[in-house]
Amino acid sequence: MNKKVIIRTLEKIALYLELQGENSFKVSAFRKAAAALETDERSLSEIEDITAIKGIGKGTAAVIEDLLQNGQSAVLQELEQAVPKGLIPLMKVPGLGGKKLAKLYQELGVTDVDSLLQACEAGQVQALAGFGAKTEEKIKKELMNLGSRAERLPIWQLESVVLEINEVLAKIVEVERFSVAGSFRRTNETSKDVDFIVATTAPEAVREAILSQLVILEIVAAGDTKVSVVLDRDEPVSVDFRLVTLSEYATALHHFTGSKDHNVRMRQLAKAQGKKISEYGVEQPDGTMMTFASEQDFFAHFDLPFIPPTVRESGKELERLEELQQLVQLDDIISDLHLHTTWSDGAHSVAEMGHALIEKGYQYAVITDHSQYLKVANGLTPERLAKQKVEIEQFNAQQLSIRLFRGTEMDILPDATLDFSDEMLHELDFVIASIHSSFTQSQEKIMERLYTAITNPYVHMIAHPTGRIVGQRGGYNPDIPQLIEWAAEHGKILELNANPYRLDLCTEHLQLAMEKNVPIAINTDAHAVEHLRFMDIGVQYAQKVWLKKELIVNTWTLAQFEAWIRRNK
DNA sequence: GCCGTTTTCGGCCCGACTGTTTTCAGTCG
Repeated sequence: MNKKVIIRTLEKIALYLELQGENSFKVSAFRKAAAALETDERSLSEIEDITAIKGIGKGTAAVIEDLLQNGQSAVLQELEQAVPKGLIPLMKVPGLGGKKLAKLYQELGVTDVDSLLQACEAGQVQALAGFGAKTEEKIKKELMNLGSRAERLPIWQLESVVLEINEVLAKIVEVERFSVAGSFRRTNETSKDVDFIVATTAPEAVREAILSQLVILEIVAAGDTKVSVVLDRDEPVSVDFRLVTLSEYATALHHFTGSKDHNVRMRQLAKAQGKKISEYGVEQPDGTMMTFASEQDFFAHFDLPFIPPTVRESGKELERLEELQQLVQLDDIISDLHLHTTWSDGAHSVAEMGHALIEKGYQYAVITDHSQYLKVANGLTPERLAKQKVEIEQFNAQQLSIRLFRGTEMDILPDATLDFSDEMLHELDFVIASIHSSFTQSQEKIMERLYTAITNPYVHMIAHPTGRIVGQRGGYNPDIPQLIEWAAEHGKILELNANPYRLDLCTEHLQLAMEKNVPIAINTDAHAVEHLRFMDIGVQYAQKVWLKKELIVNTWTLAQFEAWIRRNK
């Protein structure tokens, strides 16, 4: 029995119970049990006494036992009998929750979208106690929209939204401080909406400025403390602004950064000390409200170190405090190993890229333009690669604060051969191999290509190993556990491509790589100097799996890196 | 349904908002 099946089953039971209008604490008990199982690192067979896990008691353990014994859950089957499947998608309709749906089902026989729409049109909904004309109208409107709007937007789409709003807010004089919050601040791959916390003493002026300066499709709410809009972009984006005073700023930022589970943990901690956390501050046992100058101070009030947003997830992070010091920070990064210039499809010259890297404070980097196969990207022939050598050497001779290495991002060809000969590769300091073509080949063929690359003695790293685009395309579906095995065996680096389009390897795969001690390079794959900013996203993404600093190649000293790339020469 | 270094019963994170009410339930983040 797969652990994930058990987790999924517990979550399904919670959903069905909710649809029956069950006691919300009972519902969340099943969700908590699922979450407890998920955050427990051990596999099923390693867990001796399942009820010893906090959050799993008699009832949920019985469900798990049932699943282990019979491969299915009688509890879930019963619920599936009792509750129509068609009600599940209705949980997504804004304004409808378990209680209301239970009532609609029991009193009007609503079982799916169509029957709910009919009930609305017949005016039956507004006749129910607790419902009214406005509710009925709203449900009707939302049912029409159902499915037309993307549920979650990928980080790369939201990044440009956040940058744009940052610019707008920075120019409003009444704004004292502001920051993005929510799951975007936690560097999640996708988010449902974007949250901003804004400190001001003039909420009306800020509200008006925001409403007039953004391109808005719909104003959802515009009060004194909350402005909620939908931006008019290719994909409509929901944005919430929370307007608070400067003294409330730190706790509001913490509150709206979440995650929900992290907040729950923090509040439990506060409660045990007789205190109460809200977005407005921390209420002390004597009833006075305490506020903080920064999130740092807020955590310190509870004797906690600063917990970065990226790891504020399950609440378990509060039990890993000693590991926080080992968490990689942007300052630890002193190199970028995957960069493009005008020699192939980049926007800036070697010198321009070099100066931008110096500006970043890096000590070394590798110029890795595309190889000849990639004609659309103006890939380099051996002749042009030789010419580029001169330019890189010139730069190094003039700029002593950084060392640029000569590299390539070489294509792994569809026939499982490499784009450059071994003699060519031997010439270079650093060789990246990657796949840019024939994504639809069988997994067997894809793995054959990757095997050729990873067993080549001159290849140092595999870039964006899956070829995925976040929220858009799955990539070429390699067997990643196998690839990680090979990387460990042949001493190769795997990439965490920091470009928000890619974030490849993903967190799940990074976790596997870390367990096998495979070195990871966080690279921006910059095609222009502005893209160097993606290092920030890459580092934060790595934090999400608590990726060990010593495994991250770009934290190695120049001497360490040089020794490593030359070890086979 | 789960839990207990004040508890085996009575809580379970907190507050805003909305629409329904006439003091509050349900939903949401």
